[in-house]
Amino acid sequence: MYIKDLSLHEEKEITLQGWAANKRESKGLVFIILRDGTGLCQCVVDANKVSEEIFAHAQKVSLETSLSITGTVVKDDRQVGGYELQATSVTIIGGSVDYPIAKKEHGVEFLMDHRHLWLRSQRQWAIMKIRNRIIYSIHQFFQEEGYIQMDAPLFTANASEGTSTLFETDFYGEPSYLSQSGQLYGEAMAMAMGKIYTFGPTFRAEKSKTRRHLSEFWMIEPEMAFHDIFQNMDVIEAFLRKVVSDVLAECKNELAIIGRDTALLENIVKPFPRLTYDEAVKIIKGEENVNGVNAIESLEEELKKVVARMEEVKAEIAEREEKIKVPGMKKGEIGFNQAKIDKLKQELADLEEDQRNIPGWLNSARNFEYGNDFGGSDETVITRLFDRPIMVYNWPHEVKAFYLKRDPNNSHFARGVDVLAPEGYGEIVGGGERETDLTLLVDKINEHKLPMEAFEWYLDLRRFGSVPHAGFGLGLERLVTWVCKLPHVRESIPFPRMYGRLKP
RNA sequence: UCCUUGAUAGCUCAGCUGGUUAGAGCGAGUGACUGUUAAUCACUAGGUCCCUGGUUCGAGCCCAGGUCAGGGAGCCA
Repeated sequence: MYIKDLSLHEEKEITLQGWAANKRESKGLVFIILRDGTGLCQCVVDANKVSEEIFAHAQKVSLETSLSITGTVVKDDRQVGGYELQATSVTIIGGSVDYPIAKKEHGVEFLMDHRHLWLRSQRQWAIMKIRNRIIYSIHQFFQEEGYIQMDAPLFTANASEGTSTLFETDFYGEPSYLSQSGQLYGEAMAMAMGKIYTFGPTFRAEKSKTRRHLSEFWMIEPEMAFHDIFQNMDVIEAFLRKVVSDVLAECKNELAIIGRDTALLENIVKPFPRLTYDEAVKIIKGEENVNGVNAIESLEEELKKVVARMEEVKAEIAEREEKIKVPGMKKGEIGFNQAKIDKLKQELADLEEDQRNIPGWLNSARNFEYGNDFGGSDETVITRLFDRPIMVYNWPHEVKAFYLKRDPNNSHFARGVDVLAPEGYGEIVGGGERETDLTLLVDKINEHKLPMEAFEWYLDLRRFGSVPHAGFGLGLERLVTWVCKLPHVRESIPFPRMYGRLKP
């Protein structure tokens, strides 16, 4: 019997099994908030209605004690799930002494050190449910569209794109690398099956310490034969629309728990703006406006807002600190103010962080050099102006991967496309149409100083029945992070692996 | 690798210009209270002030080096 099904058993006696998420006590009454992975339910143990022994068990329950509770399901609109259980019996399964995660705010380091327990908390539960829904919808979309799921190897012989640093490992005495992308293998599989997608872990050994990087993350990489870049963009758009719409429809409760304002997510039904690199650069540099808003000016305003808010927060902290000092205030009220002050100080620290960062971003946007790839801050600058994902395509070929097709209309450009999520989240998808011209491809491999013999099999794909084809890679965690509007990718995966974080 | 901020009780933090015995809230323990929603109230316990060295009559505070962590750049999904 699961908490999510309580509504089907009103006024009946049932048994729930789970963990105590919270407990409150008063004389003769114990309230246990039971958590079973499907929801929360308040269980009331009344001394007048159960034996002394059972009541004693209930009193002994501490945070995260596992237990089974039998009782009658009663409708009660005041409660979390709308129902509560009038207990007739309580059995402790496993005790829990000094559970480390208290019912209050904790710092990131502490929470990350206790990730194995942190996952039990409601917010993390909701995020993982949304992650699960996203994964489900991804498979559903591709399966319904006739894609075959195939997997690329994780051990690879070389740094395939030659760009980022990879994790080196030992493969029976030979050096090998953990895969940074299944892309090239995806192309081979698409030539066999038509349309395929891979879904697996990917590894990058960059020592990145930012809110958007992980060392190990999950990537979805579709590859389609007989698709050009524009059809590719159509697929990306339909795909993201389906996934986000499904989350909106199926995860209302979870989105509410994490406090996600879904207004901007609803815009997913509108067409995604498609900008060329040239257009995007003009917007970043402030030479062109978006709906009358200038990127540079809007960021300057943001900085002013940050400073103004800092003053407000400082004033409120000072005011509350004065209030606490005045004698005669009730203990509860002091505690309330203290908690508020703690929260405000955290906000102030975040604002100070913004105050330090924004000028650098402004500088980088103003002095953006045409021909360069976008940096993290440039993505932030441009996506702030849009209310839905945007697609930027036709990039200077020098800054993109060697396998991207040169634009037939202008050989300066490669037919790559990046999808940038709104609300400052930046790149969630990178893809494009693949080069089919054997000569150009060989030139590119030489230009990037990649070992030709490692790519012979890849070149075979052009030698034997080459066709136009395209695909993309979607970073699952970045998608989850944006959909949930998380402050950092590390909360989007059960056990994040990142620079300096290997345990738990 | 570089820039930047930080490390004080189990947790979140305060600690003035270097000055006596380092504080608060939460949590924990004990007690009171019959419907609580981070319950409330009273009491109790709880400290290697990150490490090493230096300056000083005196260092949580100043200086040097290190360790770890947060944020950012580069790189990327």
